[in-house]
Amino acid sequence: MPLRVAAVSVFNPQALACRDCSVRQFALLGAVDEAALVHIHHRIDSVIVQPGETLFRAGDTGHDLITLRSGVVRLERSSEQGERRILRLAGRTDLLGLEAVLGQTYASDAVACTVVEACRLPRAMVDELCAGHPVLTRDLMKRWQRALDDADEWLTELSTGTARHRMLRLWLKLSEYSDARDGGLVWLPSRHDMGAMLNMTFETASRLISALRKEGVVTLVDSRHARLDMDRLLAALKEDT
Amino acid sequence: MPLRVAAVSVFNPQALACRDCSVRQFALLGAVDEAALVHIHHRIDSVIVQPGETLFRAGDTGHDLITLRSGVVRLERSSEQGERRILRLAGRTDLLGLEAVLGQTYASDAVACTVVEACRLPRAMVDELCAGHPVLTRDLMKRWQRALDDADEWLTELSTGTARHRMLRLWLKLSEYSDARDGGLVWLPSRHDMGAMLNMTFETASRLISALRKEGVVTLVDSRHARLDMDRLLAALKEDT
DNA sequence: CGAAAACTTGATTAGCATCAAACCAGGTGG
DNA sequence: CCACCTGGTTTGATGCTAATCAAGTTTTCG
Repeated sequence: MPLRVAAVSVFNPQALACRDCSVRQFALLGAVDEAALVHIHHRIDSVIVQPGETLFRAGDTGHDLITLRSGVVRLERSSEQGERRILRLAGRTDLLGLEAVLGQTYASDAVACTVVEACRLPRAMVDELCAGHPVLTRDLMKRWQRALDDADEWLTELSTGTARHRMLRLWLKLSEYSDARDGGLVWLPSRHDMGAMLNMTFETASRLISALRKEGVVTLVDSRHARLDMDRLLAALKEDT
Repeated sequence: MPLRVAAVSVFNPQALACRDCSVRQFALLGAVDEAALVHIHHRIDSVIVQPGETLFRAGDTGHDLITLRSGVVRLERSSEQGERRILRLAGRTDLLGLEAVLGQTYASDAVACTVVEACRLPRAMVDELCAGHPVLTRDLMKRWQRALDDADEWLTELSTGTARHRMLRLWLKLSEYSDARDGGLVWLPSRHDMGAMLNMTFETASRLISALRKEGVVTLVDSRHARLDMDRLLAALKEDT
């Protein structure tokens, strides 16, 4: 269950929280002026989600869109037989559950990989705002296109080539989602998750990680964080053709 | 180079062609009323594209969107090293090059697999129409979402499992693109193309096709057409778990 | 008709899955 | 506090799948 943060005090209402939001200029509501924010802030729900918890589930009616303020989320699908496949990751400033705008059900599960700070934007609100703000409609389209580009990139970059090559490119991707706040550390997925992202068994993932540690490309900091040596990573990617 | 069809005569102008278009109610302009059609038909360019010819190329400025009236198109990307990967297929009523609406360059190559009948809709025209027809904006969003769903499906269905399983699921996909006009025949891709779709070598693709022929799942009709035995295909898919 | 391209098939090998066993970390309860 | 259990991880041994290398055959097209 997603947790709601403690109610904000009258001295620090959500309106201020929205206005001063660290990701607003990059997020959906960046297109909306401050005046309009006053009318909508109370409909926005700020949430914190723990690793492993679900933001939404495939097939559920999409009641709201989600803006990520921090953390990493994975979008995944599992087949009837229990086969799980991670489609792609999402991070800071990304908008999830676009299909909700169309009144459709969510197309995949969205699960927190790290602690995630997010905002739930009711579908109806986004709809109303779109009517008054054509920029917002356009922004939504751009986000759809970005999601599509992302999907295509995961297909070409993380689903082709040898296991080692895919693993190296995964680390390149993971580095994009690293949060400056934890000193350049990168989220270290479980071997199982790596397998689900790269279409390999967790044993193979484990072996490859061991190799990369020996080569000094990655250093495990704790069970869910690693440090990357970008120079060595890029060198390894290069000589792998 | 895409070919333009001979100019329509005064007795059979594009306006009629648009109004009576076999795919209009499923296509983008289905959302537009006949009155509006009169004003825009002359800006629409009907084209016929031969197999192997390109509708647009990745990186080109997107000047128009493409509605497919018949035939099969593949969307593909090739890396600098010449590695080619087919992302997905498109068929009748599909709209290609959505990114043009956003003034972006095309994200992939679009190449005709069969003879293709298509209409080029200028980006500017679609833009103008969107302003007057909110339905159209919404339809565009739905199409973006459909493309995304498709991308995700290709990732989960055609990029995971054994080579044989992927091949079987490809035939299921191909059957969706079969045109009733050629008697239930299905487009038979080259072994190279199959490899680029399923992430395998053309030799492996060839071997698998040979096996499926022996099993009576597919029958080659000519070099580019095959007949499918759906019952056997579904049976094969089932026992493959 | 001849050359080039596409396709088929065989032999061998590399890469990864599978099966199996140990290892380690974190959490629970005695 | 320690013994224990559980789930994630590492590592090894073995086998299978599909890549690679290599002919040979068929089709296409000028």
